[in-house]
Amino acid sequence: MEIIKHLANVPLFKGLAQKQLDELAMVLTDQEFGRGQEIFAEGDPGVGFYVLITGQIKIYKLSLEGREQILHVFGPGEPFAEAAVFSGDSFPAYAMALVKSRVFFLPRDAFMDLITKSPSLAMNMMASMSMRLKKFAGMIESLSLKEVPSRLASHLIFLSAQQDDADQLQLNISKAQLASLMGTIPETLSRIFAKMSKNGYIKSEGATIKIINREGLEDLAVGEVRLV
Amino acid sequence: MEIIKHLANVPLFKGLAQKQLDELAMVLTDQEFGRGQEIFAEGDPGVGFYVLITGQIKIYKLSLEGREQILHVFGPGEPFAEAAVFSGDSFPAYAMALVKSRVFFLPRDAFMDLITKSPSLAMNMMASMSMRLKKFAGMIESLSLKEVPSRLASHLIFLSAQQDDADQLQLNISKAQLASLMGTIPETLSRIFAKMSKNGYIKSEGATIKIINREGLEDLAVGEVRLV
DNA sequence: CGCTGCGTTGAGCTTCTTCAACGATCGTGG
DNA sequence: CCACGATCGTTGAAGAAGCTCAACGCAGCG
Repeated sequence: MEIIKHLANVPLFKGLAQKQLDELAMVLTDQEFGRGQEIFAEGDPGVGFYVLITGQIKIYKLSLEGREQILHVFGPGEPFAEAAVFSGDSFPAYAMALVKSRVFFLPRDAFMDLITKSPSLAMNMMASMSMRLKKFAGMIESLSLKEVPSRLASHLIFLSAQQDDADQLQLNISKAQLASLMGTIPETLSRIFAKMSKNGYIKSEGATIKIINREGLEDLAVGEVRLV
Repeated sequence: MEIIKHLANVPLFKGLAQKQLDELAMVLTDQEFGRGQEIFAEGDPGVGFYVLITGQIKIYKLSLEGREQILHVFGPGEPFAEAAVFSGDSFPAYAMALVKSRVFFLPRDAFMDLITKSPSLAMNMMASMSMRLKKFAGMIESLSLKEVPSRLASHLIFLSAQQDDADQLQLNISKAQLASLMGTIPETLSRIFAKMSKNGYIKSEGATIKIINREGLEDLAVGEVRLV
């Protein structure tokens, strides 16, 4: 069955028995969202969580004035909004598909049931939440203690480590979205890209960034150097 | 045994059998830290986690220039640095005792062992981590989308909800620490307290804050109003 | 009694945002 | 196939928020 195959590719479910995957497949809802479509809103009751199968989604907060702060951008295989399952609360943020996306929705009760029976699932879940916590801690640190150029430099280095071609990387989201992820606005981000290029740190061609001076970028990232 | 009694008071361990508490008591290390003493540093190997028994500790990040961002302030009964246990990583932040504190250190392996055997412990842990995630998401939102007066107003309202006397609250940490928790510096915090007092929102007498205009404070918190 | 840590206040400056305008790109419909 | 609009990215000028540096009062404690 096709659904099982997708479930088996989700790291969170690694180590589950076939029977348990079957159980999941029985209770999940297969959903599709178009680009820009909202998956849930902040305050919606968290009666379950999601696994992204294909596409790309963002989790974000909104201010009164409509400014957005992205918390996560998720790709295929990643679960999202799991925390709401355990806290029993409503979703603490918004979720929207950045491109056409397919997601599985797993209702809370069935999942809670399964997790008490499967220690490996519980361990996977805790490992996943630990990673999130660590990532959030890093974001808080960045937002509070570092300036935008430093945050951007860190992110570029992070991206380059993720991707194969060491010194040439692809932004996987639009620059406007990247600005929101960095905790700033497109104008500011654009100016910083311009400065980084002018100073020979990078070469920016649309969504492709070439790293010219990696050491310099690393110095920027830790805050040892300031962008002039 | 005195240690068991303390363990039983920790919400995380609620639902554990006596035998399991005994096991924990066998493997934990009872430690004491004086005011200002470091419990662990960022990058230290996370070979276990802690439960705070008495006292008060902070978890924080440091910038190169020495500025500090507090992530948590914990009181008795709260576990900390659990995430390191599951991610298997080193600690992603610093921990320091704000006052003389007693903590239990629980080594990783023993705890991992116990958690696979006890679904209720796993559920408690996941609930706890969910709360942390939600709190962090709120902090990120605040830091990125709100100004300091708004953050402070939120915090004051939060504190007043925690404490008994509705319109008079006690700051449980120093103002310098509060500044670090709000993601700012003491000077800025001080000016904002002064403005809030001048505008009749609060009356500030050392660590005691009287809320004069709660509605106004709530408007500040959501960002509907700006502090002049 | 002096010292140290904490909080406050002032002045100047940096960073970032806001507001505005404009160019480029892309998809769509005529 | 072209024209159009919408979205996205860029750039400029001005303003606001918060930080740095410096000085000082005050309280607590040795």
